[in-house]
Amino acid sequence: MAIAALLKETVTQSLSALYQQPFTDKDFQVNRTKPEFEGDYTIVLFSLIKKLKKSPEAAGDELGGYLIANYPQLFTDYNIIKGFLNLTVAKAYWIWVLENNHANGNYGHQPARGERVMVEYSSPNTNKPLHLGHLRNNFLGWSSAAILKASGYDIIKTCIANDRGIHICKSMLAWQLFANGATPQSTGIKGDHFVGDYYVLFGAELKKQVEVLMAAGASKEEAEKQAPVMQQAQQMLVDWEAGKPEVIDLWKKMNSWVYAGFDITYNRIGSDFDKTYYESDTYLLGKDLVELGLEKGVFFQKEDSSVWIDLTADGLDEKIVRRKDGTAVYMTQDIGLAVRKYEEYKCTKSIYVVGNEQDYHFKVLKLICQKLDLPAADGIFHLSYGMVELPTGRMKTREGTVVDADDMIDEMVNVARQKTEELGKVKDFSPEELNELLDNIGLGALKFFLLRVDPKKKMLFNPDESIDFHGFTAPFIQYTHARIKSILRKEAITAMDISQPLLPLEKELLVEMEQYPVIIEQAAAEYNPSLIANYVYAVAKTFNSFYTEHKVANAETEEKKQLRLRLCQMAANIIASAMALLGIKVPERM
RNA sequence: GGUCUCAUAGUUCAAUGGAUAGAAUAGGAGUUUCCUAAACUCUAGAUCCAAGUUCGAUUCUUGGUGAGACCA
Repeated sequence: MAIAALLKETVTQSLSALYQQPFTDKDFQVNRTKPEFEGDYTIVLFSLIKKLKKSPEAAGDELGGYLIANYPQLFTDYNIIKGFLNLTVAKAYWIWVLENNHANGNYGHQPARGERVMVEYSSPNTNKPLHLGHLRNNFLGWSSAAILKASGYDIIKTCIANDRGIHICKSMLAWQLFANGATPQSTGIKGDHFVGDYYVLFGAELKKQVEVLMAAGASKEEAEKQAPVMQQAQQMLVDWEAGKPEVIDLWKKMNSWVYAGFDITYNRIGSDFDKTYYESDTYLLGKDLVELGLEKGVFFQKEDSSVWIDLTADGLDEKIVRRKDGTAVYMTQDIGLAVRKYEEYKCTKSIYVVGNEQDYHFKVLKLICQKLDLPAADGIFHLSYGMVELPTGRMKTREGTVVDADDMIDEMVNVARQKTEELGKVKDFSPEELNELLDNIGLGALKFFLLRVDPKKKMLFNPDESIDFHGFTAPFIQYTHARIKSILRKEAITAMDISQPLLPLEKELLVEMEQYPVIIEQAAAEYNPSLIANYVYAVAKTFNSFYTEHKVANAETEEKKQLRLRLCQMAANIIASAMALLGIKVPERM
């Protein structure tokens, strides 16, 4: 157990024993001691003093005295400043952590819990290529799944392909009208981009036709409805639903181009799925649930025979679940899919990685499922993340401000190439080794950039400033790893004298590293990879200070050398492990 | 119009109600006969406004201002 958890436990027990009344770990706070004070961990006493009716000094003195008397192997000293009890953790404990974990590449990982969690992420539309916002989604979903796995859960990663609907018909129609039989093969354009280009062409053609109609006196709304291409697209959707063979064939052909394109991108960024659902298979699900809801009296029917649920008592609105023409709405599909997922995988939790523009949708989805008393209901969790915005605001297809995912990745790798060549440290790499390194650096920088921010918050990307490779970035951490590995290649780890004292930076690094299991738990509980990013950066930064201050290979004594080699090895393992949780590889050299 | 988010150094991000609000970057000053300077050290710089709760508020409550999203 990590010291932070151990502290909560021992302090709770000690308080109960001292004062003969029950305490929980909610009754006090445990923090790292600020560097300007003596000690390692701090108990904040203010919240206890009401319950104990003692001054902070008196309570702290009693608790501190009790802890060092009863847990001498853990605590060796304490001091009280104002309401803060600063505890010094026994050196033997730190050495024990180091000796037992320096070579453990899975330090911090929890044993299996026997509980299964589904993570749905990525979920692209098959009418256009991925953009920067999708990358945030993919990285966040993949990383959350990895963190949950490290925390002991079984993980099922799923993706739903939004492969049908009017938007798909738009690109299909435009291809029929303008392509003259061109294909990704004939043009050499990546399939998802190829199809996306026709989606854009549809928009351009629609705009033309709308302008003509408006010049003839129609309102914008009317014009958009009446425009021939729009009517043709609508008809195509009707034909698709009727299963008209030539429409289905075209749909299959164009979707296969898109999937081929997506596969290349997914492969490059490391997104993978245990199961892909297709909206074309699932869009009719949930219809029987409407009947169930009516039977249970959860839904009600209006005069025009449309079906609704009244959520006004829950502070929300009335929400339609079936149109008057009997067709389903997104909500109904999603309820149906939630049921199917639960039947297939029996996950206790189902996490939907979807942007915060759908907060309302998921609030309603979960609530309806709960009212229908579906077994999947309580496990529904919307991992809501903020948009990636440009300095000019949101990315908009129409204004051509969308940052394309493939372009972005290529650019990052190019910057990595340029910087690596400037530094000239890996001239002996083979072309394959070099390309792998550049991919790891460029993609790593991009992933870290998108993951280091709290997922809930919107974030800003400025295309005019390339993403940094210095400071709070992946290349900084990767570089730290490479430097450590360089030492470890040269020096062997042998027996260590455990009685030696720890110098301040050695201690600081070790205290920092010891926390890793707590950080994984917190990141898993909050579905928040940015906690891992912030943590691994702190470890790398502390290591660099240590590295500058102290020699390892040429340490003052053999004992110091062995201690520091262990610190190096543990740091390398934690950096590699934490970065892996973010989907980022760390090189041996760079 | 209704609902929901957000507001912290010039800029991009941190801070379970706790000690002097942390980083990065940009700015200023330094460090390389010694394990990789994509590094390190020092320096300057911020909680939108106004009330309230509290021993203590960036954090909680209310009102205001500003930005965004969703629902029609």
